[in-house]
Amino acid sequence: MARTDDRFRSAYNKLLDICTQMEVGGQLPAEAVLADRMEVSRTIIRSALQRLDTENLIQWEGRRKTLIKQPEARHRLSQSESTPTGEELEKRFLEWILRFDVPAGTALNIAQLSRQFGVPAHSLQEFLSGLSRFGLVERGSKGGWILSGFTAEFAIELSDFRLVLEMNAIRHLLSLPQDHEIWGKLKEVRAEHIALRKDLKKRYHDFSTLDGKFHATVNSVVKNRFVLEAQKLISLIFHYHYMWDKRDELERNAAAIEEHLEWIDAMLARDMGGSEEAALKHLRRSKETLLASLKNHKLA
Amino acid sequence: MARTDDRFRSAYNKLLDICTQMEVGGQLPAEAVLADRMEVSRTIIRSALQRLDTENLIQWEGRRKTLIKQPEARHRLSQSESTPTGEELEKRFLEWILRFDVPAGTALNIAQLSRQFGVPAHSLQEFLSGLSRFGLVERGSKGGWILSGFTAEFAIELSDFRLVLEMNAIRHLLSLPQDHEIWGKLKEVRAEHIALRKDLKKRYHDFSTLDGKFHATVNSVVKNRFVLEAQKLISLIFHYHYMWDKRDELERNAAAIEEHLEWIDAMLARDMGGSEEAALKHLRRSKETLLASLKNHKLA
DNA sequence: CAGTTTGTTTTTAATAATTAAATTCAATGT
DNA sequence: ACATTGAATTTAATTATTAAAAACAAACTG
Repeated sequence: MARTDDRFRSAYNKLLDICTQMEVGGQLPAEAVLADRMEVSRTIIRSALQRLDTENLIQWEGRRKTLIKQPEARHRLSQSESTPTGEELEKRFLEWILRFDVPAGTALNIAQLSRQFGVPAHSLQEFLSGLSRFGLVERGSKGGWILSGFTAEFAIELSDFRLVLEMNAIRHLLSLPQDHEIWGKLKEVRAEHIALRKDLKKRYHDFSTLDGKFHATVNSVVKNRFVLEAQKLISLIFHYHYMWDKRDELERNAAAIEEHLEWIDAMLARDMGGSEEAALKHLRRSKETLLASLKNHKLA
Repeated sequence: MARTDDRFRSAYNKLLDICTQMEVGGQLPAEAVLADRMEVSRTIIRSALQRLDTENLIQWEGRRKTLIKQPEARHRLSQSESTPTGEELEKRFLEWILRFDVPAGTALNIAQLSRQFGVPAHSLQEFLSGLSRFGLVERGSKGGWILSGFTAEFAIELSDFRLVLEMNAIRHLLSLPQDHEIWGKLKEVRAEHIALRKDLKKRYHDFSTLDGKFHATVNSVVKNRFVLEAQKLISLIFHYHYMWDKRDELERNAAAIEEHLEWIDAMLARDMGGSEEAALKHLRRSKETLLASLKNHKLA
């Protein structure tokens, strides 16, 4: 019970490594030095030393920590595999919602989900609490969580929000000087589009990634934590939809490549009006596609 | 230990109320009916009935629940005061940061803060997790929370983000038809500005609220959960800064009123260029004021 | 006997207890 | 005098426990 001793185990094993690189009879460094080196507290070092002592690997008297014999493989402590990171959880959660088309209003069962995703219930709660800022989930009146999206409304508002952010990015981008790195990046992305277009019939699956890269490039000129955070959610959702909506994939991607190229060329020509127009055209179509895919999913 | 029985206590007291309105010898309604009426589960009703039975207030045999005698004041259970709501917590937390000028990089002590704010440590964690989406706090590498704003950088990015959102709101607003309610609202806010200007020397403190109202009105035309959520944070922070930065308050507010009026008039005249220009002017000055107030605070 | 109402069991979720780890401070040895 | 250790205190992650909800089955009533 109580918290895991993962930290202790990892430190103990590292300490074994240090012992292996020493001669029998040598002295281990001071507690504080060890603690500093492996980035844990002295408390943890002391417990590890104690254990080394009871295992008769070292003799510990005051500040003398003498190595008695080399540790063997059997002395190593097994480590529990690490829990998925926050980003990993985010991905899996969105995947679950989008792929299995969980309807809006579904009550989320913390215990069950935490088992399903293999994370402690606690961190799942924290995660949901974060998502509630984006209105994807809500707290129920008497405890519990309710999935309030992914509805058509959510998709519309997300797309509109994306439109606002990207239009802003364009205005920023076009005001940048000739020698800014963005122009080189844009030309690079343009080349990738053309390469993909040539070979589209074989590689049309690759467009999803390229689409993400293009939008990320455009938005990279806006250095703003709020925009960035929003962008992360947006690109995740659009990315997954590209991945799973298989209807007319080739045609859709071919059209999107043309739209991207038109947009890129307008930007490279420093044509503000043209860029905005091309962007608007692409983003509107993107929104329609997202909505259509939602409706299609619902009917299936 | 384990969860509180607040729910039970409140239900039991309500049940006493129901008993008081009955005659001795009368029958209480069915469990499910009671549960439904006071919006709790039947489980809780049954425990309450059991307690009424052992207190000899009712006689409970199967579906007969006969009132034996009227409950007295001493039968009521004391209730623990309710914990502050999420919004309350948000306000108090921001107030704490801004008012006491907590420096960026401060390690937040969950236990201490939860005592200070009088909320369970658990809900504080959830709250912080939500804020981390906005980059105001961050998880430390080995557990714990770190306050990563409120820095000048944060203020700049927040202001820039605000600029993007409000410019978008203006474009929306100006495309609305003549008979939309927004025009009436704008005229109303305009009148309030003029009234305040006339009496500014006495009432200049009231500007903070009016400023919030004006910006909320402009943004109300954008129906988008992401924008709304961001707006909530933005207005909170700007609101508190107006409240606490007392330097040149009268002059600042007088200038801001003029800027607002210029902006409002341009919008009422359906003048897109003028509106954008006026908005830009006001928002830029607002940003400078926020930054200056931060620097001033730092030196103090 | 059909539909309530109650009794019981199972599941879920909130909180307190528990323990690992970090931090702090005093004491000790070199 | 300084570095190092020993012990005590504080903090935070997780589990165990309990309240509440939900689901199910039996029993009663008209």
